[in-house]
Amino acid sequence: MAIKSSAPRWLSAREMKAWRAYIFASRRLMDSLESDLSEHDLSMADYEVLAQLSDSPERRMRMSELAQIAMISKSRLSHRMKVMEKAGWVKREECVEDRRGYWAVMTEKGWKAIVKAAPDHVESVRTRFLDHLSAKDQEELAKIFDRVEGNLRGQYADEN
Amino acid sequence: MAIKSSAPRWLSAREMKAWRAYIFASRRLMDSLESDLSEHDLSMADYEVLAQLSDSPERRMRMSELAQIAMISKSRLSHRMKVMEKAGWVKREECVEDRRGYWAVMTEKGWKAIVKAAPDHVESVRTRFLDHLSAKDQEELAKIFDRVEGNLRGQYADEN
DNA sequence: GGCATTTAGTTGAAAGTTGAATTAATGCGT
DNA sequence: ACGCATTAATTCAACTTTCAACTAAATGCC
Repeated sequence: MAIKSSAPRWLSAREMKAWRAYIFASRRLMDSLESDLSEHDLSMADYEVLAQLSDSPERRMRMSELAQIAMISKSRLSHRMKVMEKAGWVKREECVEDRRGYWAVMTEKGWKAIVKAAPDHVESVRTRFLDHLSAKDQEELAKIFDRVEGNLRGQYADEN
Repeated sequence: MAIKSSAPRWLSAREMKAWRAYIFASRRLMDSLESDLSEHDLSMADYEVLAQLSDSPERRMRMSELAQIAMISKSRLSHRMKVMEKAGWVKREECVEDRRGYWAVMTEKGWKAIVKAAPDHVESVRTRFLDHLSAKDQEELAKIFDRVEGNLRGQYADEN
């Protein structure tokens, strides 16, 4: 895909430090958030799915849109939905307007589950991450990662 | 584990912005790095394993140490080693000093594989991430994430 | 209307990951 | 030197994710 350029531009010490700090902290951070969330029998991905559903109108969303917004593949969402359906947190309803489609609908039980998990998760995000950032840090982080994501969005054609 | 505190401290707008920017950009970033690396038939985790091996003395490391430094479970490393061994990139050698143990040893072929992959991976880290950060951004990021990791290391007992 | 193409979503098999159980060797205390 | 707890590493079974193939409905086009 990319044309191989001649001499690789290796990372400077400064770049290396930034990259390694970011990647190692992030892996550890994600691991601990996952582990915290697992006490509610949720993965981060499942949480994201439920969270997105929970603040959609009617707590329902089309499968494809949900997959896209939760940044998981359609196939993965299908499989997870099957599991979460078994757990009674969501159900699927046929879509009248487009009969190929389905609505992913959050149940009352699912709502209760996320309402229960959310405060702990937020607390976890705090104690693991946010509480260690100053207000200025937070602003800089937001700026930096918004920029990074903007660029990625441009570079990386969304296929799903 | 944690004692449930009374009222959840929800995220302020600033905190929310930082958190969401970070998490969404990170997911996209990791996806694109993985996807770039996959052209060399490597995942980030496998790359990390090989990279760590490649700059150990003799290009060999004990399984447990390798697992720890690459931040994957021993079980997972065992499985990956089996696959990478089949690919001819590594082999395992019995350890004389401690006969419960094994050395993970990088082969010449493995060395060639990572030497080939590294420039592309570095380029990928650049174009996806580092090139969009100013020198100052890089320094701040390093500082922030070093701090975050330090705290995590303290909080989260390493079990593996 | 009729035919090709695209889109929504699911499925099944293969590959990857996890966590607990297992095997075997080491080390420590008395 | 004995027994017991610990450590190194693998294995098994359950679960999750991916990838490609599939079904069925919608759309576009002439």
